[in-house]
Amino acid sequence: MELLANVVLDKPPALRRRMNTVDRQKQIIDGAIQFFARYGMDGQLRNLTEELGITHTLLYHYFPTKDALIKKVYQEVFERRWKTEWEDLLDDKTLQPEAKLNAFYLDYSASVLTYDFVRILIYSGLSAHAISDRFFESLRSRLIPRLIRETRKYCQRNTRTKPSNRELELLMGLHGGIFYIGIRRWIYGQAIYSPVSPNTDEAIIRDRIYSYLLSAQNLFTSSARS
Amino acid sequence: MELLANVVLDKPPALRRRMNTVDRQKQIIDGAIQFFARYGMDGQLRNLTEELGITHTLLYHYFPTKDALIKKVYQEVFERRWKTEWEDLLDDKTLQPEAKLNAFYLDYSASVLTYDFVRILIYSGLSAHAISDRFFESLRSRLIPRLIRETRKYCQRNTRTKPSNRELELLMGLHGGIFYIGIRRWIYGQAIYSPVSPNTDEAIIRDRIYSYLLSAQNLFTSSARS
DNA sequence: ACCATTATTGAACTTTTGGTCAATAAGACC
DNA sequence: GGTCTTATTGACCAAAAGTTCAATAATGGT
Repeated sequence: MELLANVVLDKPPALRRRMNTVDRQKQIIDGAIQFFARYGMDGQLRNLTEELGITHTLLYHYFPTKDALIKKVYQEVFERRWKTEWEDLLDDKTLQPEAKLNAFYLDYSASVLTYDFVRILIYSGLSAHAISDRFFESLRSRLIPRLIRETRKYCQRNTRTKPSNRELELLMGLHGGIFYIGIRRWIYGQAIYSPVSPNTDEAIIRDRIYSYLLSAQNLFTSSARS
Repeated sequence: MELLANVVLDKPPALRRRMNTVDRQKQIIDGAIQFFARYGMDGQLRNLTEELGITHTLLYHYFPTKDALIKKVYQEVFERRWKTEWEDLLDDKTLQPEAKLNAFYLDYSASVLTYDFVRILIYSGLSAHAISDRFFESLRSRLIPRLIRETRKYCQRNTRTKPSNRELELLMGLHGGIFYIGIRRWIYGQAIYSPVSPNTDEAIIRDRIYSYLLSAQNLFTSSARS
């Protein structure tokens, strides 16, 4: 009877018993990421462990407290997800600005516009800024300046002066518009109007970047308006 | 001693006792909106009522259950916040498309880019789409078509054919970029790079709309690229 | 085959938290 | 001032949820 139920239910048969420490820990962390991404950090340990096919007490064998587990989840999601290649890519001297921005945002989107990243970032923002702050700090200090620089190169402007608020805001318009794709998809649960295939955001992002550069050129070159 | 504590603490002296029904109810709802916006719907009633200076049991005199209170909060925040003037404004024949979009998004932002709206919308999206769906449905059926129509007028294109996904996505880029201002401010707790004064988003939004229309014109007119 | 290690569990504890209810007292009306 | 209504409260309840711990049983090494 129980065997039958196991077959009928969705989850894999759960060949539990005595997994080795590092595998079990990894399984717990992966499960916790998915779980907390879905239910928020208020999700109950008993539900998480049920999904994993273990007792909730086993969790305390691997993590001293719920907060420790949550901290680990944050670490895994935020710190491990940052790619240093992004900076290298934006510094690549063989690429034109538009191609560079395209390449960057395509890769960035693939990493960041995921279920667990978007939701955990938002959950953490809602509860305490301190956690996600380091991610944003990297964004602000390592990526934004390079994106502005490339934008200026595209517009054939001086790349050494300090970015104006107006330039920054135009960039944030692009950046936010792209991140909003993730919000629509993973928070609102809405469909994205993909012009090409249902699963690629590539064309959308290319259009946005083109649009961004066009505006930058128009707003920030000699004959700029008001 | 208790009197002294009352004076020293932050909250107002709380001249509680026997408020009339409708005032108390309003006070509770207003407090609940702020409270749930801050802590999410998992916030504890005892904390809410403490902020209000009443016992948590009194809440049950006004609302049969926590869910009933939450439902009321949603109603208040989502349904009451929708302005039918938005549609009228976008249909106004005396205004030019760019002026219309500016006027609309300026007013829309003032209503929507607020602490409680942004946070409660996001909280509700994270937990269950059904709640915020009605708001988005209004957006999709009443506002988006009008915004597309005005965009096309600006580009001097036929306004009667069905919007393409590409057009919709370009608009969502603008829309999302604007909403992202609220996310940065009320969820991430970040500053906005306002070009003019610290407190107005007006200039930012105007730039974005200008940028959007420029791109639309460039992408969707006779000599459009690829 | 046995043993030692330790992954895993069941039972129990404590705090939190939504919810109930009878008792109290503020204010309105006479 | 007395009385009636009902807003307000304190005590209590039950379920939920984080945490502890002693007991159990897989597994790897000998």
